[in-house]
Amino acid sequence: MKFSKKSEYGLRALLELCETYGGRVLQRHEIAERQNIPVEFLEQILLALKRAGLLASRRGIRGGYSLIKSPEEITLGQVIRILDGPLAPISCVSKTAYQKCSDCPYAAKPSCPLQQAMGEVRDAIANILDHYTLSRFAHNKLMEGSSCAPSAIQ
Amino acid sequence: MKFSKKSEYGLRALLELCETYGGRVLQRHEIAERQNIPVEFLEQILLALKRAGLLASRRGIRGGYSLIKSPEEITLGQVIRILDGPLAPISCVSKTAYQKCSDCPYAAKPSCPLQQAMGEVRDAIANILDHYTLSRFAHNKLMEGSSCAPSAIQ
DNA sequence: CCAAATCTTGAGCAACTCACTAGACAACTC
DNA sequence: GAGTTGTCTAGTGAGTTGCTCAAGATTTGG
Repeated sequence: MKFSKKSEYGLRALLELCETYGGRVLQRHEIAERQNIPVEFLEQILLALKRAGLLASRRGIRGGYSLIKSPEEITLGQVIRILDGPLAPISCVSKTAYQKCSDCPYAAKPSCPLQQAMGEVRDAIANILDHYTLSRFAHNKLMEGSSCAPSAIQ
Repeated sequence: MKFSKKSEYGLRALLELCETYGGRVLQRHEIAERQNIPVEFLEQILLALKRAGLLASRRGIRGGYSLIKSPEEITLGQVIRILDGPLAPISCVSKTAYQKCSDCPYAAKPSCPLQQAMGEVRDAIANILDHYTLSRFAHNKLMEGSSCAPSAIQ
C-alpha cells in the first residue's frame, strides 16, 4: 500500500515548478539538484507530466520546463494518477480503471464484502487527494511548526 | 497504491472462518476451494494469521484452523497490517513503521509538504480500516442490493 | 552556419517484489 | 504405526521499480 518514488519525485518537482510559475523556466538539473532526484529518472517524470498537459518545455540552450496550469487547478490526485495509475486499492473498486475480479466468489453476487470495504477506502483517499491542490500543497512548505515531530511515532 | 493478493485472500479466508466461529475447524482445502485460492499460498497466509494470534490450528486427521478472537475484536486494519505491512502510503508518515526519508530536502525542516498530505491520507485509511470489524465485514455478504452494480463505473 | 546546451525517445538492466510451488518434517487420530 | 493433517524453509518465474545510457531533435549564441 505504497506510493511509488515516481509520484513522490513528481510532486517534489512540481513544488519547485510552482515557485517559478508564471516566471522563468526550470531546467531538469536545477530541479534534480534542489530536490535530490536522479536527473535521468526525473526526466521521464517531467515528460509524463508534460504529455498529461501540466507542463510545457522548451529545448535548446535556454530551455527548461514550466507549469502551464495554475497550481489552483492541479490536484495531487491528478498527479498521482498520471504517474502511478489508479488510486483504488483493488481494481474492482476503481472508477478510473475498473476490472472485474477473476477469482472472487462474490463477483457474481449482488454484494461483495471486499468491494464494500475497499470502496470506502478508495473514496476516502480520492476525497483527500482530489481536493488537495498544488497551491495548498506548496503552501505547506512555508509554514512553521506544523509538526513532523517524531514524537507520535513508534 | 494497491493491496496485495495476500491481504485479499486473507480477508476472504477470514470470511469463511467467521462462519464457523465457535464451532468446528476448517481445513485449508475447504477454505481454498470455497474461496478459490491456491491452497499452498493460502497456507502461508493462515500461518501468518496464526502467528499473529488470530487463529488456532490443530494437526492430524481432525485438524484445521479456527478463529480464536471474536469477529468483533478483529479489524481489517489489523489483518492488512499483518499480511501487507504498514498502511502508510510513504514510510515517513507511518505510525507503525516510521522511517526518515533519506533524500527529501524537507526531512530536516520543520514541515514537509509531502508528509502533511500523506499523513492525511494515512489517517483516512487507518480511520476506516481500524474501525471496520470482521463481523461488520462478514455481514455485508448477506445483504442484498447494496450494489456492486457497474453502473457508476467508467 | 556551427557548436554547445538543452529536451526527447527508446532501449536496457539490476534488484526487488509478488504470487505461487515444492518438499521435508512434525503432530495428531484411529 | 499408518495415514492425514498442519509447519517450516526454500525456491522460482514473471513482472515491476528505480534508474542508466546512448542516439537523436531543437533551440540559441557566437
